[in-house]
Amino acid sequence: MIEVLPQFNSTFSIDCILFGFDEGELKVLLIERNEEPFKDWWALPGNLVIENESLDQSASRILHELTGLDNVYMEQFHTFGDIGRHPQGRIISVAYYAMLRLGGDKALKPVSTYAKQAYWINVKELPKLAFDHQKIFSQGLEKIKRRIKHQPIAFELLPEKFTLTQLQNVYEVILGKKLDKRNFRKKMLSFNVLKDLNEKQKGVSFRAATLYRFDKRKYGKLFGKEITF
Amino acid sequence: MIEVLPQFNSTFSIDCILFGFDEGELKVLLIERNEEPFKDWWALPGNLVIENESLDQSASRILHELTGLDNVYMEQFHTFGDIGRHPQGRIISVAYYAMLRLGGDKALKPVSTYAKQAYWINVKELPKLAFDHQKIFSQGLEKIKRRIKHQPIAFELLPEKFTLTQLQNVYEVILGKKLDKRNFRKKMLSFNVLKDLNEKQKGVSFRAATLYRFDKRKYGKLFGKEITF
DNA sequence: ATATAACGTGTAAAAGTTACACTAAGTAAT
DNA sequence: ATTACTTAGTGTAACTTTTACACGTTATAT
Repeated sequence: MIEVLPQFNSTFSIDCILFGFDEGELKVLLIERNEEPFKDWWALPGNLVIENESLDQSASRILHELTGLDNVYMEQFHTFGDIGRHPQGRIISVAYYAMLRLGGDKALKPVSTYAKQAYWINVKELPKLAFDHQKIFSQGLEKIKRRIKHQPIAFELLPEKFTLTQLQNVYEVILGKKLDKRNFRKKMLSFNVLKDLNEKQKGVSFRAATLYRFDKRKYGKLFGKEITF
Repeated sequence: MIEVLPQFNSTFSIDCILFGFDEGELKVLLIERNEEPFKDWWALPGNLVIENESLDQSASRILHELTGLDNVYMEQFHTFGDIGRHPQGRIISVAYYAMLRLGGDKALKPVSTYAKQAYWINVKELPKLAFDHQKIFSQGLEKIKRRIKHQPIAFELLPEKFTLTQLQNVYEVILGKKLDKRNFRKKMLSFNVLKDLNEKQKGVSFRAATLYRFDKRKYGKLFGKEITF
């Protein structure tokens, strides 16, 4: 709410935590900076907001520039505006996280027109990050830990067709604890949001598991309920 | 994360939803605008962020200017940055909610140096609001509905000493449903975060209830647990 | 003394959560 | 073809939590 128009202008930016799930590990896309400040440091991808785009559009653009993907699940989670957070001036940053499907047929490789390098890094092996990105990352991770219990965001990390074991792995790696297989399946199936595809995994060693698909139509029931594992 | 410094500057503002609980009702502090745009409309209190203050400081300042209070429970909950949200230009607004103790001895009256008028308004009788404040308010209310189940924010709306019935009223009015008295007490006491003061209400008609105080030391146990009513 | 209105308490049924271990099925190697 | 291996897939009983439900007690006001 504004009484008088601008006395003070600030620059604002978007920072994104792009989560991916690959080979049983939770990964995050980091870039290696090519410019001062923090040249050669790892950082979360981000950019300035352009005049005629909304915050959400800006976040989607950043993601698209890095990965070529559209229509990815993204959520704004916090805005960081401490005075000293950027050495070159007052920059306020709106932070988003996104959940990407790395798995499936083609492994997703970031396109680094954007920075020197961009890599998928295991969240357990996180390097030091530029600016206050460490704090941003921690808060984002806490958010998805919490949100995965209420909303079906785990599916966003998996290919369209997935097995119950894969789904359980996503929960385990995000929540940071082992879950009981029988209890997990019982509970997950009880929500009636998984469609059994009557189809088996292909090309795996050993016994193939049944494939499921997340059924968006039935999702309403689940929304907002606490899921306990 | 910034590659090149500012191509585009915007104005940042803070909007605050100040919640209060009074006479069994959930109230919100609204101001009547004194200037264009939206002159004479109701709006959430807010202001521009000043150059050398953080977002949190700015929110506290707005609250202080309106109410004279400090050290109030405030949380940032979302940032609104759609292109057309302000008729006079690109203004991005970081939204906070706060929980105030209206009750107790002295009723809290807003000081309106700030705008034409400022009033505590029952959230059930909300007028039309300026800008996108309707949307901001709805999202804020949803947030506290959710957060009251996880965190002891209900206490923030009550005087330091309160009765279980008052506490139940806060839950009921925020969640929008009646709760069972026995179950509520059983559950609330089971958390061991309420200290029985061995003291009774004074100056009430009819039987006086026992007063309790929220025990911050024991609060850790409660944090993050789902509370179901 | 009496009427009033809110206070404060317990239990049993139902639902949900937890802990726990083996057989089935498909692959790979010999 | 047999065997060894690895993951898939399944049920039950104990325990915990949640829900539904009603009445005697106590302080105040008249």
